[in-house]
Amino acid sequence: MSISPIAARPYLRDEVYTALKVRLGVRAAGLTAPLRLREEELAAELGVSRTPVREAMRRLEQEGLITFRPRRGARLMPTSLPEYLEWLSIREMLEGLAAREVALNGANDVALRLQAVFADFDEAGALARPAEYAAANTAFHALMIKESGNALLGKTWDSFGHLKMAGLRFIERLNRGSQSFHEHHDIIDAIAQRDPDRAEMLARRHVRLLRDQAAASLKEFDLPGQNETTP
Amino acid sequence: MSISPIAARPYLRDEVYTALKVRLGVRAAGLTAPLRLREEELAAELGVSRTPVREAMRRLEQEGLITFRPRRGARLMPTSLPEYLEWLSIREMLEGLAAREVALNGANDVALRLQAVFADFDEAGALARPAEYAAANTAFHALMIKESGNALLGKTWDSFGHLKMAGLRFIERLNRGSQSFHEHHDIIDAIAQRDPDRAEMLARRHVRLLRDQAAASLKEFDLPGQNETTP
DNA sequence: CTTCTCGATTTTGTATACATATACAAAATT
DNA sequence: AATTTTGTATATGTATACAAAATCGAGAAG
Repeated sequence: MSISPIAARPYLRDEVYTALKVRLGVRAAGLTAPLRLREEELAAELGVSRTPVREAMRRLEQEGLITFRPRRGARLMPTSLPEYLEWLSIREMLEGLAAREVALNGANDVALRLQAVFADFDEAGALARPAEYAAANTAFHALMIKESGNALLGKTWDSFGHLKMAGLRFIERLNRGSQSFHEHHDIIDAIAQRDPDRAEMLARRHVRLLRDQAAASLKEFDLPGQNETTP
Repeated sequence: MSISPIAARPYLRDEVYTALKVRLGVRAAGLTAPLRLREEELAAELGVSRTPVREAMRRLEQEGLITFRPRRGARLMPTSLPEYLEWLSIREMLEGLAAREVALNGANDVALRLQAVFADFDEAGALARPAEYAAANTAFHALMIKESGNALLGKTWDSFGHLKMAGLRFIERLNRGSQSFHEHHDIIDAIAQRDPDRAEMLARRHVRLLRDQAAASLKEFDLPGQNETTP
């Protein structure tokens, strides 16, 4: 396995954490079998000692990206669609909460700022430039979470980073850009009108529709199985 | 020939994690100012080296119990009521999801098992033995989360351990045992009837009422302020 | 009396060393 | 020949060592 070394900067453990998260997160999405991770190997490739690698790995373990078996080291598990669906269930609730809070307590210009995220797109554009639209999509949801004013919600959200990444793979297949476009618009509308119930309902439906389609594709394609649980 | 095995040695980092979580969790609830934590001091008190202490601290950081400032070590922050309210907002959503899922997919006997948790209590008992009732309460919610079938939900739930602990302090004041008693009963009822919408609604309301009362007490008592964010 | 500066001390961040458990394979036993 | 045993290699878990940054206090300056 080859991952390029990182540039030595302020705190190695944080650099290592970020580096591993990105590299391993990407790799997990394309994985079919668990991949063993050797501390020394990772340390050598990143050009650091085992200590910061281990500390970074603890965090990744906590986030669920890797699994530890005592004395046998860490394994990078393939991200399963079932697990991704679990995440979407949770995400439905969290985004519902965020939308509600933004509608209730958001700054005056919050609807405008949300709209600005999609300024470069019309309905056709959302379909024509799926990669860019996906990025805007991510930005939209991140902004919602941030503007909710619930700092703990933001932290919780961030800790699911690897699952968000895993999602990209599945979402690409679904290509529901057009529907998504209207749904976002409706959510922003409800927020502009300061209607928390409606904002929550729409935000939840938005995620639920995505989940339903992802779940449907579970039957169509036969995708990687269950994850191991940390013992 | 059979000689009994010597005590199987667990992993220090896990022992340290548990020990610190309990000790610090308790202390955080009574704290008014940040408490500096020295690695060597903790290591010495627990009789281990700094390494497992550091690894345990990474996990506690991830869970939000302690905050790190680069080169300045860890600090245990007082758990603020505002942060606890944020948690209750999130918890409302997570419990709502759990109740929905249990009503939808729970095992046949799940309502009975939930009821069994409160078997020792009637309405008067809930008021008369608040400590025991609080324990049953915790068990009830944990069982719901577990029975939801969403493993990721369980993990997420567990990672908020310190906030749950912090809650005890506030909840003691509220003493809403009697209302709580009926609310639990209604939730179980909705689950027994396999009514996911109603189960979710009731579970959410249950938490929201608690939150409302906690929020009200924020104005009454003047409680510790905001938490620092991890930089 | 307060504030600022500078150096000694403390403490963290990282690297390395050592102990012990697991993995793998060859040899021995049945 | 199949299975068990045992030896060796390898990787993890923990402890220790060392370097660099932050803290603390004494003394000088205002």
